[in-house]
Amino acid sequence: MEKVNIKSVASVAGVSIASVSRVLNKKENVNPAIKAKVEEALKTTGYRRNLQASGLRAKHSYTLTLLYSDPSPSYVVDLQKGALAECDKQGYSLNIFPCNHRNDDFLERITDLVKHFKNDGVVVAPPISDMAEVINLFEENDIPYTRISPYIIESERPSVFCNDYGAAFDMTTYLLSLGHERIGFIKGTDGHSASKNRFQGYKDALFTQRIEFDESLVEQGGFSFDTGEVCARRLLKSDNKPSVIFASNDEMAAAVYKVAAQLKLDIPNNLSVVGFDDTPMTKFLWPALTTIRQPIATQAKQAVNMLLNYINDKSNEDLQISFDCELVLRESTSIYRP
Amino acid sequence: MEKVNIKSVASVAGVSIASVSRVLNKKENVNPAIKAKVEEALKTTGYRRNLQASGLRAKHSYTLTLLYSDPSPSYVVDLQKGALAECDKQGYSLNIFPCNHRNDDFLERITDLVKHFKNDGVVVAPPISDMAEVINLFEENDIPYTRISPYIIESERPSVFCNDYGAAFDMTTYLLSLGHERIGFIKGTDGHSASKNRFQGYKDALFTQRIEFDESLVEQGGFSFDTGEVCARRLLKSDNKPSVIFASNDEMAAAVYKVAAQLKLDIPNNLSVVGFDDTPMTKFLWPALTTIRQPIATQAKQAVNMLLNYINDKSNEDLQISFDCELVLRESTSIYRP
DNA sequence: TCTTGTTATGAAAACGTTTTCTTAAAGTGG
DNA sequence: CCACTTTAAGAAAACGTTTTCATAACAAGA
Repeated sequence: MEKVNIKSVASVAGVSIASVSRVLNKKENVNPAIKAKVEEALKTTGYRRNLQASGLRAKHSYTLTLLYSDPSPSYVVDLQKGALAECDKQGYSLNIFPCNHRNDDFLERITDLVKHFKNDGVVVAPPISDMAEVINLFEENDIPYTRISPYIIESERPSVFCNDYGAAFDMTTYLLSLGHERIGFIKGTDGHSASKNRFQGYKDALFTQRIEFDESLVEQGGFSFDTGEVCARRLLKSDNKPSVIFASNDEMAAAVYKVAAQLKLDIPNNLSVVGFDDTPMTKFLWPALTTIRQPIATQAKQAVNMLLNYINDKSNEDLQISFDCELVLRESTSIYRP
Repeated sequence: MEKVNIKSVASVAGVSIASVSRVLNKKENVNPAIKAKVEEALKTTGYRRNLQASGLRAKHSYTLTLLYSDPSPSYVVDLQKGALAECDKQGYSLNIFPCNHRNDDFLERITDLVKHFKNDGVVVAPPISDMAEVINLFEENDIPYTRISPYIIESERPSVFCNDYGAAFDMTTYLLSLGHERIGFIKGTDGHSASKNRFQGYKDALFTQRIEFDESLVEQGGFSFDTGEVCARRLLKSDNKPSVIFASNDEMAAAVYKVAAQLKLDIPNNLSVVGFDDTPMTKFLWPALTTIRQPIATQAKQAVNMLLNYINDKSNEDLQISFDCELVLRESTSIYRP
């Protein structure tokens, strides 16, 4: 197999190397005749640009960073899938950068990343997308970034959202439509934007249906199985027991299953349960968990797309894009039976 | 911040560019005095090599590919963690390459990968590491690779294993020590090396303890929740019901939980259950699942290490390295009560 | 017609390395 | 002590691009 570089393409096309480069990079002011010849030659030779050489000269890497703090593995995998799809499509590589935002060395690791940053931009996933210190670091060092589901929207940079609020609103409305009026709610980590939006959706749905909001039906969880277990136990042992529990994520919903089993409550006959996220685990719970699916991969794809637009300075009007979630109705809910 | 390249280092050290390069690449035949001066200069300037330029000239990418066919998300994440750790340590980047070996376009995707391969090598995770067609592609195209848990060992290339056999042996022995003699076994996907080894460990442990092997206690599963459910139902509805079920992975063990609940069998009092893999889900099952933890990250780390040794032609004697698994005893097993 | 300005094109420099080539110095054997 | 080989170091070429610079062709204005 003959090695094919710009030089060989140029000689096939009968033009200069510079002209080929101009066509490749879509510069203006290039004669249509030459352009046609070059494009023909590109095809016949099967030319593929050498990214190392191109990057070396033009000072970019054709590589993006995907920054996330390991939430659930299934979230991570979906995130990667979406980001990778868009990167592939646009001829970019993806460097994954997992870290743990609760670790002591977290900020040090981020500082390191920023200091020796070699890539063209960063996609920041939650909950890091919510951390002002991190975002400021990128800002100060002129590193292009887009965020997924950030809470602080002040920034002028593009970001993508998913409609946590609307999904929680719809789910609550669905539960009300089944006849439930005492809907327990387990909140997620305090300060996390998703927690806040999900809770607000729940409250507003109650309000819209003229059901009085009852503070005693709400517990402050932390998105983990353990915190979910504590909250579920409190809710289910109270005199004021709810007929359904809406957990802010699936992991806490799984904890509700555990407590329900211990208290001999049959799901869904004595207690309905719903979660949020549609992690793979929902299918292994029995009965299968009714929950909410976020378009994670789609969000990541869009975040990459916006980042590349930003980098390549294409016009870039819609800075914030929001995606809808989807209610996934399975077997963990039933109509209200007093 | 002054930009620092080889040229500036050379001028600080008072030597030629070529000498600096020789020191950087640990070539022999370089005067100790010069070497010292260069090393000093490298420190004071804080030089970092430009991988694009280096790679362009020396024809390598300082990037490895991690090839896997999405088993469980938690497996993938562990795999990445280990591979990334070693790559970081050695100054390499990691490109992840997820795919689905059951998809129609699988071979096409692999062929594409091979055809336009730009990286320095590939780490192949199971079950792809077992697929001769894929391995042959790498072999034919002279792409350096290492495999994790391959079944076909003929190849002279380095690979890492984990002792599935020994772990299954130990787990079975543990169950026998609890007094169980009727141990049901759900096999994994037929043809998969892990399936085979785990089953063999189970059988040999029975043999060692002089417990007769009973074919009717074995079901052929496929590593998925659904197949696990079918197998569990068959085992638990038979007249010859086992007192414990050893599932070849956690997902199938979770299915056993579901069937047990349907049949009103209390775990662990009426039925013990054990799994394999120690996925995060085990902690959400109730009671928490006794299972086996593989050192996935460690294996990936080692695989990367061996791959880089191979690429850089360092001596490389131990071609196959095996790691032990760890029994994780939780609450899903109890002593045998007739 | 002559200058001036604009434009498309090719030649050549540049990016930061590694590697080959050249040469001066040092070592070796007769 | 001379011819010859070996060695270490610097100069320069090479990797495959992009970008700057120079120039030729052409159009426009006086």
